[in-house]
Amino acid sequence: MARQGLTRADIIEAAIELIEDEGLHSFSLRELAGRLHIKAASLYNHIKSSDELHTEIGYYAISELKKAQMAAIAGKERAEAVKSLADAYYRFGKERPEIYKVILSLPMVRNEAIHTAGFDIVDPIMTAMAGYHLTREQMMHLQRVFRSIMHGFISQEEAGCFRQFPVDVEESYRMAVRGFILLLENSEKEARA
Amino acid sequence: MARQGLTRADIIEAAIELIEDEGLHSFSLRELAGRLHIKAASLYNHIKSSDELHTEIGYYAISELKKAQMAAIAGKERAEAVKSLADAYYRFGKERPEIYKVILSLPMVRNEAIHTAGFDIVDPIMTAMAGYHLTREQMMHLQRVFRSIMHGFISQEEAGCFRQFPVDVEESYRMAVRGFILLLENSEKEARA
DNA sequence: TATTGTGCGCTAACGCCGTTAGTTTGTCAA
DNA sequence: TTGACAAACTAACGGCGTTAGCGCACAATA
Repeated sequence: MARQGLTRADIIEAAIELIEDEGLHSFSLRELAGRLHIKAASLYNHIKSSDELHTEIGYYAISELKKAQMAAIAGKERAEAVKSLADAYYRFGKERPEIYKVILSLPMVRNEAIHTAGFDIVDPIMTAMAGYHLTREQMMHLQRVFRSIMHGFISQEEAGCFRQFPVDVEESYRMAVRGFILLLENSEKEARA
Repeated sequence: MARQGLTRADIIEAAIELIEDEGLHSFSLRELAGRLHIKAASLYNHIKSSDELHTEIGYYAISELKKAQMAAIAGKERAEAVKSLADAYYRFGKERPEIYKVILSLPMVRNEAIHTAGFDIVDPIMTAMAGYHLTREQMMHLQRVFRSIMHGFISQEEAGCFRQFPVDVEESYRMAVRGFILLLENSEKEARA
């Protein structure tokens, strides 16, 4: 095969494309290599392992999500900001489910670099809540609650766990967000007291 | 190898044990066979495929979770019932993380049998909410919200996503549950109106 | 322009994985 | 006692990630 001077960036890009096209579950180094018209073993000239590539794609996914979220909350405050943020999150999960799954499958535990990238996830939420009169500690707890609701909802819908009942999923989603905003308001009252 | 008359139930039981011991991620038919002192191919005398075994373990996991939940809400009402239910859910996720992961990894989409087993998950939640004056439709939405919060929280904690801040995870959990109860009370007011 | 060194892509192979086909063999019932 | 069934076996296939070692194309240098 004529040499084509592939770079590490080319490989990461192709991997993202492959995941978006075929799904994370059927991703393999051999398939990725096939798309690039090289053999699987040749990938190792650019990456250390499948895991490392996976982490790299994780960086990309997190930065994309953060970008969408920051754009969503720009110029907004309080409930409006939180709703927009949630919508951006929800839309990302629905529109790019495979990339979203990459974020979920990141092993936060061991990888310190990914761990700090986690702040990219936290950042927009903290910003959106800034308009509420909350203590810093309350915000730390509340961002966890927000992420739990969003992640839980998206992944259960994606897994098909919402099909028991024929009621509208978007309506359930709105209730979930409303619940979080109620909690924000309630926490604000507590902080004032 | 001397014949030992293994049954399908023996194999499922051993698989559950193996998953609880070694983790879902490192589960394999060859390892399972090893534990039973047979060859991997011999497993196929009892099961149709790895997927089918996986589904079978899923039934077990769901029934275990339901059992814990039903016990938790017995004789309780309203907020007390919901809190107990949440605690049982949370405890299950923390105490049996690998078995909990089996539930999460079930492909609800295709398998109709598992789909109906999903009602085992819904059932305790609906029961716990029975004391609130809600419409049936509200309850269908609210059980989705409850499951989203619980699943989201457990899986993010398990994945190590809550380590950015040094605040107590249990406290975050209590806030999440409080948020859901606020939503229940708020929905009740709406239903009365 | 000729030479040399770097690094990209190759082949071959290893040890895993799930799975199938075909075979032996123990056990229980007729 | 014999026959049938079922439980276990061996051997093999194609997939996976990964490693070692080779050769060739290209770029920089003399």
